[in-house]
Amino acid sequence: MIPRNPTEAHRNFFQEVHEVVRLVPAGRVTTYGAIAHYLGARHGARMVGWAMMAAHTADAYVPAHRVINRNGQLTGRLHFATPTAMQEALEAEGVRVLDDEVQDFRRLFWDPTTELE
DNA sequence: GTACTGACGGCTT
DNA sequence: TAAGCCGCCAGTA
Repeated sequence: MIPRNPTEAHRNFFQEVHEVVRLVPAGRVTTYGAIAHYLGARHGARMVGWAMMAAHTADAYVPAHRVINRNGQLTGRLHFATPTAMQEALEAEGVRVLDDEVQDFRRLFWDPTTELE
């Protein structure tokens, strides 16, 4: 667990989210809700997405392309450098993406709550 | 100071 | 089983 600094609570929230995303293995994907649940669901899944929006401002690299919504759709692809960057990054890792939707999503799903315990 | 919006998810109808 | 509505927290107008 990552210690929190009361003076920078939201910044640590970003760090926690980014930390979890970095743990996602290449070729696997996770969801906003799974991360929110892993962090105790104290913030809505929306906050996780909001934290992802700030992923590019993080010092360390955050594989944001491995985080998608619960439907397996690449809802955040428009926030990448190019609209196709997210899909291409996933396909480069062996994840099949068709029409902005991860194929065989249920099998590729990586849940931090059960994987990290 | 109030209201709307957003990389979403779960519950209810 | 599918579709719709409401809630989470923070930022911006």
